[in-house]
Amino acid sequence: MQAVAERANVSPSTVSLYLRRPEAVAAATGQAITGAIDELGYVPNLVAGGLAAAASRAVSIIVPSVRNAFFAETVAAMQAELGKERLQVMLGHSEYSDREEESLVRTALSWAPSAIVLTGQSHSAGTRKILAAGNTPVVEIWELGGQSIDMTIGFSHDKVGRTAAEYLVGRGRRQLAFLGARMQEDRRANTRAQGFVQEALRLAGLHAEIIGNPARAGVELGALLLGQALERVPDIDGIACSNDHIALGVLFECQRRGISVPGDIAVVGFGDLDFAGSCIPTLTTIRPPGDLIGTEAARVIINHVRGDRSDSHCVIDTGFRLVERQSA
Amino acid sequence: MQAVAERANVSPSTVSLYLRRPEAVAAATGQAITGAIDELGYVPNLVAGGLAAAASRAVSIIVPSVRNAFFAETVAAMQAELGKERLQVMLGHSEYSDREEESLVRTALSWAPSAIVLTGQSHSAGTRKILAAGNTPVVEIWELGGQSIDMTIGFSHDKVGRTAAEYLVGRGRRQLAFLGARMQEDRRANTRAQGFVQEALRLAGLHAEIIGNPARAGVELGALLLGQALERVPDIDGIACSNDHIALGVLFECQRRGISVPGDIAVVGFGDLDFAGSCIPTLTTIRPPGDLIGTEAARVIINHVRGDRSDSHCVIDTGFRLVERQSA
DNA sequence: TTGAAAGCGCTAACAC
DNA sequence: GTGTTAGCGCTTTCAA
Repeated sequence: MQAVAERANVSPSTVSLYLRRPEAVAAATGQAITGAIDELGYVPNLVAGGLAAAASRAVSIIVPSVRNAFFAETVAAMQAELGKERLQVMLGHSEYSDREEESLVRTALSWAPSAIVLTGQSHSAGTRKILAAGNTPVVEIWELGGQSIDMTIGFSHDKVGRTAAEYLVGRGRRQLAFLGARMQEDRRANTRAQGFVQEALRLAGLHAEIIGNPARAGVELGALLLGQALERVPDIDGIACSNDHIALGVLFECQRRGISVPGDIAVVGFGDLDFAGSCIPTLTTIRPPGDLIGTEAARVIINHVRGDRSDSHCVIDTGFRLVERQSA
Repeated sequence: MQAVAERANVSPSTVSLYLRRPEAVAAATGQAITGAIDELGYVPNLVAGGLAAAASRAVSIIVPSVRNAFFAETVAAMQAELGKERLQVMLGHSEYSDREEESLVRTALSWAPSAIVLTGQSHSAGTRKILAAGNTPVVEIWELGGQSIDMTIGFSHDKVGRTAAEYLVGRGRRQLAFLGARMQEDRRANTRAQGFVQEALRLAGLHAEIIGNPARAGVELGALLLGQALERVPDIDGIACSNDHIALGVLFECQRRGISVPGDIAVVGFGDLDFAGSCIPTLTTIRPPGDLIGTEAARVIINHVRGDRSDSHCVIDTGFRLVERQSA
């Protein structure tokens, strides 16, 4: 920056000012600086900038895993938006562990990020404490209805479960089950299951079974869970799944066993993943707005970085959408 | 750090030393420092550390998109390994654009990262130039056989294509096609297609068709491409796909059209994605070692950070594996 | 509209 | 094994 300043016949602080607020510098001066930057191939050092400014242009995003298509979508959307503002995405994977999340938050804070993004609203006491101690803006995504730390963007998983129940009950289904994976760790899947059960009871006095498995959500698991469901609820006619992978496994297993979908059993998924529109039968599912969550999170962060604090403690309900197809 | 030092009755530089190389400090001194850190809730400032050390503990990873399950797997594996060494993952998405990649590399360099990870070996001249100008270690992943910048970890996509062709030809298939998406942008898919065509010709003098589409790889596209394949090669009996999503779409469309797999058409995928083992029929596919690529990349980076330069300019062939199942 | 000056919190020679 | 010292490359008052 010193070299650029000399070449442009200005002081380093003017170069710095120009880089951050070009409109505050005279047009001619700006031209000279731009020229010098190009000639020298100057690359600003954001680490030094972050130190001097006491806040780096980094945004720390902590998700359970980017292997999960939901979070991959959100992370990709956020990166695209934040990148436009030259904000760097720093990524961490909690692997559904509150302890790991706490450790990642601690590390994240070491980077003096412009914001920290966390998945869900359930965190360790330690996480809440260190976050409360500082004043880094926090955005919680993909969940709503719990105790917010700061800003919150997501939807109600309870409502998702209730919507699935309402839909199946409304189509005359009476023997219901909810199939899920990792229900201990994945609080959101658990909330969907509870909403499903409660709504089935409330609407029609039905008792819906929850059939869970600690394994990772996958197509294979869906097939396995269907088998268990058939044992526990022999005349089952309606199934909601904690995600589309499981639902796809159910569809395959039904095909293998000669069970008609939706004739014998109606199946509702969650996710609206890639294959949902083209599998056999096509999958009725609930679509969470993963990209919208990402762009909204980026928006409130960018506003905050610009000094606009109006989104502070906001709660944004992005909603979700039931996509009707053949399976239910 | 100053406060910690005072509380532990040592100098700040001893605290710094202890934090970076605990074994270089006397045990008793270390205890005192640990105690002071806990009492004060000290969180080191990695931005300041990065500035002073002229290299931050950040690793910049640039992939086409983390929405793609292949890269998600690699990114997740790398993050897990790098995290153990307190190295931060910074993420960027090139969206298969060399220009975007160049811009991301430029920004990455602003962070003085410990290493930069790029996907593939095809980059813009500008990218190569700015990377050559600095001395940040570069790891290219997911591709082999091209011109390396520095370290390279991946496998031969040409061989993947040849393996698929050899397998199909070996099973007596004679009317072949390769179905792919985004073949202009995705050089690696393109290389697989070329390898497929050349090997079919070399082994049995067969002319294999390449059927491409600029759309994003997806299940729906697979169904569409099968339709085109049937028009272009009416008596087609062997299909290789640029990834498993497309292969799944082919399986569904075959089922809809009453085409038997593998009876009428044998199908080979690429990816060994989640559903490959449980779809109907189960999918014969080629499994790229996404996680191994990630852990190996992390390993060479960690070695470099520790001062071990022995991996410099290494080329690691991770290979791949053909997984035989029902579809071929 | 521009510049001078004082750090930001740490690291890494080097001396002790 | 520990401390002294001199920055790392910027940002940000504040004054001109």
